[in-house]
Amino acid sequence: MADKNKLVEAITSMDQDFTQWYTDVVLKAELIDYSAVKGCMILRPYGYAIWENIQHNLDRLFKETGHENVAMPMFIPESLLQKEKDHVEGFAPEVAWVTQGGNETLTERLCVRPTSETLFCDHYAHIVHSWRDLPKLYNQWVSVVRWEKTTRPFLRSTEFYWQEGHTVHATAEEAKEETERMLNVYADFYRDYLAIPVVKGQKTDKEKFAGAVSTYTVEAMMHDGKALQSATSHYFGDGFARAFGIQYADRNNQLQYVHQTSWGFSTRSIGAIIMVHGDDNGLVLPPRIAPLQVAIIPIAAHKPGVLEKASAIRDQLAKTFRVKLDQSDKMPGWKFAEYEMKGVPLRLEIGPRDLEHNQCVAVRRDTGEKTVLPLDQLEQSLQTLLDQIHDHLYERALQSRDSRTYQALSWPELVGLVAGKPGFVEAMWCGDPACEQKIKDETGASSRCLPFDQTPLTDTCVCCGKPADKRVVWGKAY
RNA sequence: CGAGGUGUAGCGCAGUUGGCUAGCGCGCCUGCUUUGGGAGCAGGAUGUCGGGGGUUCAAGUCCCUUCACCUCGACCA
Repeated sequence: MADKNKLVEAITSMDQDFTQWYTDVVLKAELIDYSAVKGCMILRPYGYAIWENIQHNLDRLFKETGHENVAMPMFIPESLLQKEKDHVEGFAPEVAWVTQGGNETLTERLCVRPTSETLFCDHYAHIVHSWRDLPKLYNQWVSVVRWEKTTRPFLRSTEFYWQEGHTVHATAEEAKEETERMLNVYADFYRDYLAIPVVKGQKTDKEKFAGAVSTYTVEAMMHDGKALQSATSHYFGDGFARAFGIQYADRNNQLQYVHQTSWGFSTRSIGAIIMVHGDDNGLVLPPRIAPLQVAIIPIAAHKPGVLEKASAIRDQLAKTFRVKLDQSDKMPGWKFAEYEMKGVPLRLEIGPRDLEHNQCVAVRRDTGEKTVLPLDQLEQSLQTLLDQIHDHLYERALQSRDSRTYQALSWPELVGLVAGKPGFVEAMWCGDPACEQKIKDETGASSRCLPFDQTPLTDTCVCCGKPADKRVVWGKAY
């Protein structure tokens, strides 16, 4: 066991086989188990705890921006799903249907929600009558079902957990502001809680949400250079309002259609955490959402005073941190490796030598760095360390992304970059969907977004050579 | 959904041209000794050989079928 880089022999090395590494990590860290239902995953306590921490913090941010939680049914009558043409065309191929209730065949089949725009719209049509009723800023935390052909834990499963916000506004301007506000909430959350840098931008028409006027996205780069669409915020204009008849009387008693948004953030974000921060020893969790922030490992626990001191420290720290004292009879080395695999940000070692000096040893998961900490003011020391870990994870991810973000000024350059170097490639685009499709077909890279920074690189399309004013981030995506 | 691959104990695997009571390592349980990077000794338990059907005197092994997972494509949070 002298090889420090191979402590967890059960995990495949990232560079050897990234997808196998990913599967090993989600299983060995006990985030999920596979279930009896094809494509569905069981979120185990440790994995669900990550989601709970994400939920708590995001939910608070939603409420701070004026949103209320509701719960919609999980079934959508077919007639309701059919009301908005683009929407149904987009989702129909991946919808699960209920055709029977008990022993009775249903007169109208029910779709298991793949997303809930139609239910919210139907409800809004009932409750919105006057300008005084607006805006309505609703959100729900639920699971949805999409009959995916290829599934992977967290990244794409048949059923997945998410939140979906659905809002109605009096004016297009208000709805656009909401769309942008929530995109920023997502981007800030990725930075401040998950330590993941994202590119904010707009989706092309080809990539936008079915039924949306415009879709905004935050795109993150994984360790293997591939892109992950990490959350989206959609502006609907009044398209759904017209399809569902959501109207209100304005101040002049004129009937107006509402303007709408929706925005979603899913358990896919956990896949991003794994693939951005993880290493060959397993998970590396950002401290602010880690189910365990500090794992205390007693050394020579049978020696007088060790367990007592460790317990006292545990009780003291539990007031401030998510902390666990591992009193099992495993060897210390085994515990070190175990909590590393599970991505616990800090490990505290407390042994006989520490007792003598009123200290403990803190070890960072992200760097492996050991620090001897006096037990006085331990909370402050640990808080500082956790913040440093967060900042370091973010900086490391940012540098990793920026160092693999390239610019292509010509077609050969684009083809060469996408083929040779995993990562993002920025290039100019004329706006013709044919060029977008050709790039996808011939390089495998899809348009991730039109980043908000639209500073031109050149003035011609990287594909067709015609005048172009759109700067696009291209990349292979999950 | 197309191409390829893998399913044998909790995990990783072996199992010969079909042949007797299906093995190994790790893990697990008990006891003692250990404890600052995955401990040692002794004893012990654990299998619908992924499921279903077939061929055969005989199937983990051959055939059909089905399910799951992995890889690469096409489609999507």
